Amino acid sequence: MSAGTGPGRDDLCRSAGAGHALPGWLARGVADLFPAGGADPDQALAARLAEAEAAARPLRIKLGIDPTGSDIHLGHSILFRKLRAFQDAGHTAVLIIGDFTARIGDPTGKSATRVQLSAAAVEANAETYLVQLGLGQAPERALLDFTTPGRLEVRRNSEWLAGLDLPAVIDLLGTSTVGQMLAKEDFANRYGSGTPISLHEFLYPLLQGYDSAAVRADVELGGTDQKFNVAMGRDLQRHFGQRPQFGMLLPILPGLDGVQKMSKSLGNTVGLSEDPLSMYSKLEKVPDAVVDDYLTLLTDLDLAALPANPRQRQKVMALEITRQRHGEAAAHQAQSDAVTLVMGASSGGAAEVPEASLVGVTFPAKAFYLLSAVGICASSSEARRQIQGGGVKLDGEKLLDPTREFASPAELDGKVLQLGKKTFRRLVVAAAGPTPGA
RNA sequence: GGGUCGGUGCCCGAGUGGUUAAUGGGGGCGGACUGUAAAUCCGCUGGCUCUGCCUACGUUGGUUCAAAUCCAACCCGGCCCA
Repeated sequence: MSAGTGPGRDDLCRSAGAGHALPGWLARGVADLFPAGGADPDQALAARLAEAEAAARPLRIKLGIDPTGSDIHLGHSILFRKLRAFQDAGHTAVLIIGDFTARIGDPTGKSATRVQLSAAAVEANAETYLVQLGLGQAPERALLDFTTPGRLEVRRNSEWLAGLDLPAVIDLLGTSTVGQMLAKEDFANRYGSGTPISLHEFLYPLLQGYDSAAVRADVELGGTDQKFNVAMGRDLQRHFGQRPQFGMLLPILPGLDGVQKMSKSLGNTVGLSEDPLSMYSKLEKVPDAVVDDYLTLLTDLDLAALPANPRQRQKVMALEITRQRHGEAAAHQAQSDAVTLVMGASSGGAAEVPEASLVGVTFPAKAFYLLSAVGICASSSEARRQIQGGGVKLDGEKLLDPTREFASPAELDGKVLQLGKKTFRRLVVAAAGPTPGA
């Protein structure tokens, strides 16, 4: 992760004292910042930064995440990158794990009420999130700074939400009106189209806002779809007699299709924990129109200094993002492997092809069964279709007979099975784990 | 709570007793093409080591030789009324 290497990151709020301009590390990729007033530290973030510097008090930067899934993808990471930038400038990141609110479900951007999760599922997700963010990992690959004292607070909002009593909840509900709630874009759409809205969903923005008051946030980060909720935080902080936070909204990253937002349910994501090859090869074919968005939001590169040729830009972008997660060597390896593999010379030096163990496969194995047993296809029926459709290759040779039988693992050991242009598995006889007998 | 309309495969949406994994569109996957992609054209799109067998049209029962299609109860949702 290179979020901390940009110029000017070491000195706290360098340019803030001079005027109202935000330093470059902070301004990059910001879609919306409010309030955006003049020189008043309550109205202008630059002024608040200057004030913080003068008082030698780090700002508290809140970012809430709902542990509703198990994978973090690049779309999420732009928020974490900004949070990291604040950390590197000396401020305190307050990462709120919405273990309580996750059980309600944020209505934002959903066309339907989200399923409520069990407490155990939420906790398990929270753990995997922290690991993906870098907890217990090598600092140079970590997305957040987990090690420098004072730079990170991880909180769970059940700490203060689980104990709210009914009078407190009624007080919260009293701060907002039905009209305000229905003004929120998502609620308005759903109400207008007759999609059900559960009453408890109205609580979500209020509780998220309450979080801001609970941690005394100076700034809250969020996607542009979070504007309503972040603004609610200001209202509630004021309600509790605190200085209202600033809202800093970052764009929603377009997914690999270049049109819809990056979202796991749309299947257009790149996961932070993906292997270098699939990460690189997915990124390298992102539509031209969004390459600059990726560069701006996911890297620190100077766009003006990059080659103008769109294909070159894609490659630079793909390489840089892969490098952030996997390091220089692995990224370059992925780049050359991508070329080699797509050209069909699959058995070359492609060390990064994911391996698939044949241990669980029963022999003799017919081709269509093999594909599903090894995890390339979701089902054996699908495998059968893919083979018949001409999309499957074994060691670069087209496999056309779905019932072709392989007598023993030895016949397949070391060979590369390929579906389409993107999916590869190197078949291996030995078990993958350190305890093959277990 | 009352009235009314509705719940179909990943999504939308046909079908309204009798070939049928169930028209069509979207999305997805694969093939051709290209600078990767997009656009375009073509194929596929329930599961199963599959020449056959299973499971499917909110749920559960029922009528029938036969139901996604008829009946009943129940569950869930929209709208109108309270």
